[in-house]
Amino acid sequence: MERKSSSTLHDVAREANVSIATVSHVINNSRVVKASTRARVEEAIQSTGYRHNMVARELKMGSSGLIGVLIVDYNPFYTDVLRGIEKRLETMGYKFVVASTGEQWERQRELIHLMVARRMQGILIAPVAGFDAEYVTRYVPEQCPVILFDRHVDGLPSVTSETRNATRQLVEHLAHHGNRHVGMILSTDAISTMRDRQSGMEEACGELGLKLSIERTTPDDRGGYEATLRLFNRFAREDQPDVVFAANNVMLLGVLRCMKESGFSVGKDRSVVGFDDQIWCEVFEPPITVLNQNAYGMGEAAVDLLKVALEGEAVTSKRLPVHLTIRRSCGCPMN
Amino acid sequence: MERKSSSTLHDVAREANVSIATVSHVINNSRVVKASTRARVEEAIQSTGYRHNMVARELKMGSSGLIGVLIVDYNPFYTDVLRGIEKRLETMGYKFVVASTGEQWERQRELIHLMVARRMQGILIAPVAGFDAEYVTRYVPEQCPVILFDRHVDGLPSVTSETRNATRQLVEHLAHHGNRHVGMILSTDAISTMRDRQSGMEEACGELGLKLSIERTTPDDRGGYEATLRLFNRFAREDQPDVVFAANNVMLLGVLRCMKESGFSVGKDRSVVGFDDQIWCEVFEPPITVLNQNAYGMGEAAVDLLKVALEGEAVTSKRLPVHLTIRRSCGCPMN
DNA sequence: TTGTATGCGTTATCAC
DNA sequence: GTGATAACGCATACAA
Repeated sequence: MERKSSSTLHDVAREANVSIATVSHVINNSRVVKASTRARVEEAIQSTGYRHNMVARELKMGSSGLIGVLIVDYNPFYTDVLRGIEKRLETMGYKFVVASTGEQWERQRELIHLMVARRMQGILIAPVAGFDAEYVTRYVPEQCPVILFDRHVDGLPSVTSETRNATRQLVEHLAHHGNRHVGMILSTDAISTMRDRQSGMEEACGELGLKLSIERTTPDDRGGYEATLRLFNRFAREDQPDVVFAANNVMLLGVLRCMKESGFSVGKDRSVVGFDDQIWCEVFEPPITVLNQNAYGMGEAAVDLLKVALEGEAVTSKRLPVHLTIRRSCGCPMN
Repeated sequence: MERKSSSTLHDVAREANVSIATVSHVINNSRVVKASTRARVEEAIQSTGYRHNMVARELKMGSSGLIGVLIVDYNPFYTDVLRGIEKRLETMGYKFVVASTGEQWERQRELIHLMVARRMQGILIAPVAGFDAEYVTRYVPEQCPVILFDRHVDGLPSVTSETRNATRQLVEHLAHHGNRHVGMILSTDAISTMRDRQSGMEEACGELGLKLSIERTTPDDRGGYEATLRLFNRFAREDQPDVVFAANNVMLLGVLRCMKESGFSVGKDRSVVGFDDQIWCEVFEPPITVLNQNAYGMGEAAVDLLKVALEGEAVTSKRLPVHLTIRRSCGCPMN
């Protein structure tokens, strides 16, 4: 049974002795077909090995039913967002296509081109450092709404986390434990999340009278490790931060590693707090106190905004609350 | 500047006073065009807001340059594989499309249909429980090669991990520490990885004279927790397993949680070993000994096999070595 | 209940 | 150098 290129409606029609219109209609159930001819057609579909060609259909119909999603990396946070997107999109009857851009605007730009070239119905983007909102607005046609998530950029609607409140709660809690000096580890401030986390912390520490020292590094565990070291080396032993706050969960691992090697007991000698909850945070000894974003909900919300945009209505950005999960790494005696 | 649906080659051609053929050629650089007309065309492309339509191009050319990838879930293992796939595909000039199936054959089947309907050039699949290789072979046209990864199924080429050797090394190591009884936590044996991990362990324990007790559960951390409990309850205190081996990294977390709540000191009272390395495994106290698959390499290898298949040559399945990473949770005094 | 014919936006084969 | 024009595989308005 040799078939070079997949057979077409024509082949099926010829085989079944009907017109291609009829074949098309039995496939799409788009008009009444006599049972006997339908049977003949279905038989022919089998015997010719016909496979529906969505790309032809797409061209004809002018729409793909596909949503493009651009994430920065396949890290646990974004994959949780993805799950939320997937779930919500499913109920809308859309499929989606993911691609990761790394923290590179050039690559993200290329992928945006690809998405519009493939006539996606909408694009969900986690914008990278250097993201040019004006360019994107100009480039992407209006019928293809763009919704940002995780990070906000002026000029486009987005769904992001509201860090301020939770950070305030956290700092109150830390102050309550008697902490006086927080060391904060951030990556580049070309990303809105990092700026927000920083300003939230500055505000809270300012109001509550805690000293704040900031250290910037690469957003990986090695960066977390080295930044912690620098944070401690900047001060005499008695002036060192008593709590280290890592602005993402992978730098957090580096902080923890550094604590371990430096012989500090987390939760006793020094407090540690992270951003984004992972399963291991709970199992760790001591369990890690974290500022927890609603990643799954962010995915859902992004799709909800997209839906609004697709219906032609005006969309407004959304901020999701961040939850403070207190465990023991912050120095809490028990929980 | 209103444009309803994106403009086409025709619009550009009209605007530039040339034929659509010329426009097509300047876009694709597919034949020599006088500099002045090229300039006029490029100008027109700008002014009409033309965006290349890949779906039309695809229909005409009969190929999409897209590879479909079906993973079970967006867990750390599969996302590592994804990174390998992405990297390798990039050098081949292909883009790819990911979708997750959950452990549901129905869903996987649907997505396979979707992939062929969208005329993917090839499909990379992590087959789920219930995967019907015969069906897939019959359904997917020959021009669209299918390569399995992570799990093998008779009848289709795959790239999987070779567990036997590393397991043997592990058991030797454990026996060396004086362990006599290993408790193994597995999920369903409808998946080849679980069967392989089991048979590898049975073989090694048999040869080295260790007792083996198996407990099956759901592949999440709660499953790991409950299975550990059952594993201990099955025996009188003195006959309980002295080492618990979790067949994946998320069940491992459950095991660890159970150890903690039961008051067992990992690495002293009981040994714990996991499958698949994660960053946290190293930072954990004690650091976790694991059997470490080469996830990234698996992605690369899958693409390599695909490449061979795409070139029309016969492909043979590949098995990647698994590496035993000894840390301290297995009871090693130091490392 | 079924068939004919047109066009979706390209690329490619001719011809000029 | 450039321009007509025929497919690609499908959905559908219009006929019959």
